[in-house]
Amino acid sequence: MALEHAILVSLDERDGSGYELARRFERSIGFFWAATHQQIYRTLKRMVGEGWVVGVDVAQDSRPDKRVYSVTNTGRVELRRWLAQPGEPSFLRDELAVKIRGAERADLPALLAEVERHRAAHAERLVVYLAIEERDFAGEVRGRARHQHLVLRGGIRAEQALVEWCDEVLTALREDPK
Amino acid sequence: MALEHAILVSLDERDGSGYELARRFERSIGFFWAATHQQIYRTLKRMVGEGWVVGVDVAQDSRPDKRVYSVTNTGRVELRRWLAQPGEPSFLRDELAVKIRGAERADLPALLAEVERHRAAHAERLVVYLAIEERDFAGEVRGRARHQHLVLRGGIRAEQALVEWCDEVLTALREDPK
DNA sequence: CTGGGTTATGCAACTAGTTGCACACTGGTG
DNA sequence: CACCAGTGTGCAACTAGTTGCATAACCCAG
Repeated sequence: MALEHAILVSLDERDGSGYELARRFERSIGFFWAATHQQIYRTLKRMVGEGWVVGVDVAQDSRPDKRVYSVTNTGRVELRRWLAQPGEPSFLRDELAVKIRGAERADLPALLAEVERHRAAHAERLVVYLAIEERDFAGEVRGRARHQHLVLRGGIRAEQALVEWCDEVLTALREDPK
Repeated sequence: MALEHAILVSLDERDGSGYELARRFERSIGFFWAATHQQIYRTLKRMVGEGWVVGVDVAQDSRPDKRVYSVTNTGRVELRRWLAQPGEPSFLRDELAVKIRGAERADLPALLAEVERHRAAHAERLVVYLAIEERDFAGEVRGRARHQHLVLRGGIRAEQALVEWCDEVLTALREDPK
């Protein structure tokens, strides 16, 4: 399971509550490893049980109390173990690909509209990623920022590939309506 | 759920048993939508219950009996419904990205080896896909073959992007050992 | 002072996917 | 003839992820 390790990486960078982690996942790590707050709360509890993190209740005024988690030494050992351990190369699992394979049975205009929707979504994400790159990684960066930048580069390349693929599909489906 | 619909697309192209479907998933659709035989058998049962497919027991000599499934009219209606229905754009969920984000805590040579492993795996898949493209889609193709080709094109673009990303990561991590 | 938005945590029930194993039959190899 | 590989179906138990809901405190706007 990698969600636990994604949380370890994030908490190792900075302590945080479940809620804060959920927001970080929405904004940065979640671009490459999505998780809902439900998953995060549940996983944090398990991680406390495993001794990888500890949670401290923090009272806040003008806000509900929160529980801030930090990584223990055991957790850092586990993180290092996992980082050194080989994992499966990812592969894309794309519903749109299945739909294109079924294009014979589809209503062509509707399918074209669907491909266009996906193209727009990927193009939008690409714009977001490029904006983040310009804002946070404009100069030469080193260390942690560099690693974050490399991950973002992966997202940029993936979204670019998807946009180009959608364009290829649109061109092909339009010129060959059969 | 799209596994059901991936099965509908595959069975609509050609009737087959659970075992045959599992092999097709290993070889073509599974490049873009992986499924184990367990998942397929279980899903086929559910699909029979929903009336989307029917199974006929076929005795074979020199082989165990099998149950060959085919799509019903209800199944084709459902397939058409699903094809017209908007779905979520895919995004990559890559363990390697999480590991790179945690590079600070990692043993650098081990992480480099891991990135190289992933690069090799993606390059290998790319070779496989390009070989399939040359073998099956060399000339101009139309209709169903064209749709299959377009899906394969997606796989080629994705693997290319991943190989290039791994190279970028390797270069960056090597020149900046901090 | 009511209603909507944000922060904050959580349960329950569900769907999806993985892993390990079992059974059965056949053909080929040593 | 014993064993392995391939074909074929399946159960049971597990892990992972989703969805809907509940609760509770605060802030601000109308």
